[in-house]
Amino acid sequence: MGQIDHEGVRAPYLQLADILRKRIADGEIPPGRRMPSQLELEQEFGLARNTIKKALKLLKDEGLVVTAPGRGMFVIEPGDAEGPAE
Amino acid sequence: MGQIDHEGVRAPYLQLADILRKRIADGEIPPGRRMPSQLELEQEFGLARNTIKKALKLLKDEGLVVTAPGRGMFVIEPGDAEGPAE
DNA sequence: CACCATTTGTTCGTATGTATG
DNA sequence: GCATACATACGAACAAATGGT
Repeated sequence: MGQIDHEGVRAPYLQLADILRKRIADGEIPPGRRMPSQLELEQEFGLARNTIKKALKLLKDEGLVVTAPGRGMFVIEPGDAEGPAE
Repeated sequence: MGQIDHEGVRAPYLQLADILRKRIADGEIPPGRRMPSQLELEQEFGLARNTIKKALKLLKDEGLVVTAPGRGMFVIEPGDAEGPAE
């Protein structure tokens, strides 16, 4: 759905970050679970890859998710120390 | 370091172009070598991407460097027609 | 091992809107 | 109005890692 308001004062990449944060908080994307790929998010929200990545970088910087190149992006598990080797 | 004087008469993008021209002339960035990315320049000089690109466009127009989208910007090699190839 | 599809990462190019002097 | 500067958005190409066949 087009939950992104391109005309709003809040930048689309911030709106997307809000939406994803909420999905994680609501448990729609459980800990340890893979997030939708950037391509899927691009299609779902009608945003450019670059904009998607900008939003995802926020979540990553916040420590909400971790990225695994070639595999995807995963919601961190509470109680899971980071740097578990692999 | 903040070698850019925002208060000076000379526009920041012109100052940056000067600095980069000098680095190339001094051999700090040898021919065929990749230049710092726009992001790195942005961080180093504290300027916006647009301003960086404005300075880089000058160098490109002067034929000092060539750009390879997705790869970077390269100092031209004297005696090399065009294209850093690889 | 080679090949390929998927996915994230990085980088450059272009354009628009806003703000300032 | 113009030049400058910044933030944002979209487009495109290349790179590297992963996993399946």
